Amino acid sequence: MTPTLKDVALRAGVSTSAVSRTFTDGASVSDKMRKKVEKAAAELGYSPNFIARSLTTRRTKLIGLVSDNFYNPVFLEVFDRFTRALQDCGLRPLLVNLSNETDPENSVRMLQQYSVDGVMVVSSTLPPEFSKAFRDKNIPVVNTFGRHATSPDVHVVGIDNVAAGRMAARELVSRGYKSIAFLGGPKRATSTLDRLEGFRAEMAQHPDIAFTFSFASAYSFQAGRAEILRIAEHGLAEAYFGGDDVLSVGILSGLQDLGKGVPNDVGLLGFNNMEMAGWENIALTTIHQPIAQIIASSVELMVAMLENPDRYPEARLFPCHVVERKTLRPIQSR
Amino acid sequence: MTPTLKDVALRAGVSTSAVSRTFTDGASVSDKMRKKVEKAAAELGYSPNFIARSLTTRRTKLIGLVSDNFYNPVFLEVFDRFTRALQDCGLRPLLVNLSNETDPENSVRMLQQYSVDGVMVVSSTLPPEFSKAFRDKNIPVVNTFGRHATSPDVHVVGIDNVAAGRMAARELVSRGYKSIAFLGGPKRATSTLDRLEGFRAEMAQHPDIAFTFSFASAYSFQAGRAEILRIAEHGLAEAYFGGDDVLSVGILSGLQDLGKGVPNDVGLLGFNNMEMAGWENIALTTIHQPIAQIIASSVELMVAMLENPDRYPEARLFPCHVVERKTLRPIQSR
DNA sequence: TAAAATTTTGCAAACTATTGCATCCTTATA
DNA sequence: TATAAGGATGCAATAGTTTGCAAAATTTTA
Repeated sequence: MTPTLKDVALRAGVSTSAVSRTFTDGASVSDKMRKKVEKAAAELGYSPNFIARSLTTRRTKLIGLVSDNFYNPVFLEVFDRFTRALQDCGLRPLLVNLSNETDPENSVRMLQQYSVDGVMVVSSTLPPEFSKAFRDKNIPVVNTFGRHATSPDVHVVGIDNVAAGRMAARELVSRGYKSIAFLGGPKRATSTLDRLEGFRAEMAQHPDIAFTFSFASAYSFQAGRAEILRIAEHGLAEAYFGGDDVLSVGILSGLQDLGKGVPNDVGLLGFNNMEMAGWENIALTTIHQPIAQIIASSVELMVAMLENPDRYPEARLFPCHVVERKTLRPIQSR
Repeated sequence: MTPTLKDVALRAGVSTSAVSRTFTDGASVSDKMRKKVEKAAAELGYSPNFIARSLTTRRTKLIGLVSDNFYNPVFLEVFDRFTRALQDCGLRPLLVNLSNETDPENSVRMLQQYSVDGVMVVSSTLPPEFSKAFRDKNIPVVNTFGRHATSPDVHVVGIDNVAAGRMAARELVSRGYKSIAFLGGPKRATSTLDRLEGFRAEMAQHPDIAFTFSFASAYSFQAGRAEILRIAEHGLAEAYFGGDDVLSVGILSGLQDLGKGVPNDVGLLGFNNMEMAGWENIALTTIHQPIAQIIASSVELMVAMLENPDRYPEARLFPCHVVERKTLRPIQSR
């Protein structure tokens, strides 16, 4: 049905090699030949079949985009940016939803069957074995939003969660709150654990300030809300660092139900700076994670790995910053 | 690097056809042969290369998932459900972001180059030419959330927007509001136009009730907020039907700034029933669009088209229903 | 047990492209 | 103008699989 190389060659009265060469850049073809071939191709509406091409070039330009998080609003931005950035490099995202998959084997096999050139593991909750499973099959992999380790086995790009935790604590301290709590995401998420570590380290510098912590059952509105309501039974802290923004909006909602004013009765600091955090009826003060930079860097790294698959693994970490809105009281000068 | 058919054949001491056949179901292979081949394959860690296979079978099992909407929270659910449903049928979504693409040609060519088996156009705002461009190249296409026409050229699954508009008007009327407004999405979106048509038709039945309408510049929080603030300068209606939920949350926020109580001063009805509409601090009364059913049906239809590409086009429309929360006052019995 | 029917197997030709090598054609150099 | 150098072209092999056809092996039937 759709025309092939051969059809074009026939119509132009040239060899198939000639046609192939006019469609692969850097190949040696005379102007006259190119004109002739392009004319025939245009008349037939031909364009080269990437799949067949990949058989000999061993490049499909397919990139597996695997994630287990399809319900956090920041992922809208994540998917948008990833797809565009990949498209701009002539790469195509093959989407893989890991939501109810615990074993890397299946995904690895599947992506191998499609001969993807590389895979981006986009998750802050997936265990590192996932990324390693790809690397072990010699598939280039970058773990975006992954956990930074002192000696990474696998390319990681994201933020330093320990530093982010420290930043959060410092921020709350600077506002003069005298009892401060960490209300993290699920305990199994390494991102939460790392942030807690940093948070705790910073709080250790301030023995005069009461410090407590707990975990919500998920990074979700309902989990945040439920947890703050539970905590309230035993007494609230003066300020909370919420595991992420949707969790924090849940906390906000719980606080509202409890009749607590924010930021005067209780302060709240979120994490991520998702779009809705900036909505006027939410106005969450939060720590911005530089998603645009992280994703741009992730695909740059992927492109570099396609050039040189044996690249020495690195961790690319981007700094966060707090964006001031209305859920934290002003900085107190002592 | 990765083992091929030939490697397995060699190790098992059989022909490549035999190996191929043990991996394609329905093919004729003796038990003994199958055992032998499976053993060799397992030892080498072989699994068939889909790309090479597709060359002869003319089936890639790749489905283009094209959308231009990466910033509406309902699309989280949409992507999650689509990827899972496709995966369950052994199909793979190739994601295409159309956000800054106006010409179908590029997308068609690109997806043709990857020999996708079909494409799902997932959008309520894309012009119908997009879907038709695929059909014209004989690529099976279903337009999810597309516009229903009396004689569709292309398979459409979604809702009847005219009926939804009528339902919205009826709902607001039933609450006894005496001046009612339609505050739609961007005027170029056919979904908005269709809903307006239904809304207006229903309002025509109630000449005693004041009816006005206007359009926000986008389906977004800021657009909704800006529009309601603009309208307020000339006086507010008693109740609004917002183009979609995020628009409606914007309206809600604007109303709040204006010091208007909802639902007592002003009523608000949303559309979509996105997850956050149910959050306690939003509690938006809204019209639920049966996304789960729409998507399940879309991929069922796609699977059917893969069997029979010449299937006569149909429109599959699902009914909506209103979900009661806190932005509309109770039904008034006259 | 022999012939017929059926199932299993392998050969070789696809599928759509790329590419190393050899040949042919140009152009530049002396 | 003859020769060298370089660029353009085509042939044929190759990538990893499937599949129609014929041959071989097995099972059924009489």
